[in-house]
Amino acid sequence: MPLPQTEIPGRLQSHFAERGIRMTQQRRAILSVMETASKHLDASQLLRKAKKIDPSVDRSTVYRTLRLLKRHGLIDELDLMHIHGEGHYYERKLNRDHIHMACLRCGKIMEFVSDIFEKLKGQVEKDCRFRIVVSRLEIGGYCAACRGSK
Amino acid sequence: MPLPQTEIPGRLQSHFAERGIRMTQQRRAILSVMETASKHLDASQLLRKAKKIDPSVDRSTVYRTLRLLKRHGLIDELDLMHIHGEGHYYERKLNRDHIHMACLRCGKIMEFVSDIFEKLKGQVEKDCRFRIVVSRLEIGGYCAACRGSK
DNA sequence: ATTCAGTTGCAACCGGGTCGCATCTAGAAA
DNA sequence: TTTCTAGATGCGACCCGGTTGCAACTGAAT
Repeated sequence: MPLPQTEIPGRLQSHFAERGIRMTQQRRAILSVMETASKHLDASQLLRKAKKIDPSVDRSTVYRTLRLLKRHGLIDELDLMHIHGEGHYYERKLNRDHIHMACLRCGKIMEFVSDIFEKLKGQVEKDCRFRIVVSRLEIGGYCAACRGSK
Repeated sequence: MPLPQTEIPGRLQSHFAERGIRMTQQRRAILSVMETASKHLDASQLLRKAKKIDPSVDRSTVYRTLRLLKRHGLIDELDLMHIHGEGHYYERKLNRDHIHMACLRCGKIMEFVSDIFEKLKGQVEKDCRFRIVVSRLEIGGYCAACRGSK
């Protein structure tokens, strides 16, 4: 069960610099949280963590920065099958797309990288003549541990 | 570019009967809209159409019925890449899962059935020992028509 | 040091979705 | 056919994720 490798820390900041996007105190705080986060933060968690670095960070700035990151394709937006409410989760876009699996019983989130997924995207691009920018495969079901006791 | 075949009309109602779920005036209206809809309705569109059949249908009943249908695995919930706002879209679960592609330029939604997708799900079930209940693959990008002019 | 386009905090707002409760009704039982 | 009640409904208030208008502020180019 291969896992996606992480990027070099600080990469998001340098992306901003390369693209001439202004770097502010607040953005620095938010980006550093995104970069050091283990996984899958929602907006309110991100706000809480960013406030610890720079207490002036506001809710709206978090949302505005997330929108910016999304527009630049630097993060992915996830639903995680709405296991914990209606909101969204965010993670840095990694080198390789991965599938998210959410256990409907224990709530665990798993990730999976697959060559078949890459092949599938290739098929869509070719057969549908569709230029893929972003893709999201989320699966809900029962993990190995919960399958037995279900 | 194969398309998923539709089910027999009236199927949702019979599902309800089979499972001993109470059939009401309002549910009948909502289900018949779901069944005859061409595609991808959001809650407010569904409400508007259902009100034409039974004007007494309320917003909350629509949401409650959608929740019921979801719980019974009779409909799929989609984001369609949030091209038109933050809400969700619904469609009857068909015989075969299909991929949704949303063009980021013209907003068109396309569907695609693929054996590779089935193979990918098989791989997840086997390699991750994960029992899949529901899966959702959404792709954002540029359709054939918009690719050139982009 | 000056300048100003771009960014921020704030507070109000929006819209999808939920909930509590009094009332109503489908359909099983008699 | 009538009775009965668990379950469904309409209504209005509510919650919460996300957006926006605006005046004040600031990064970085000059």
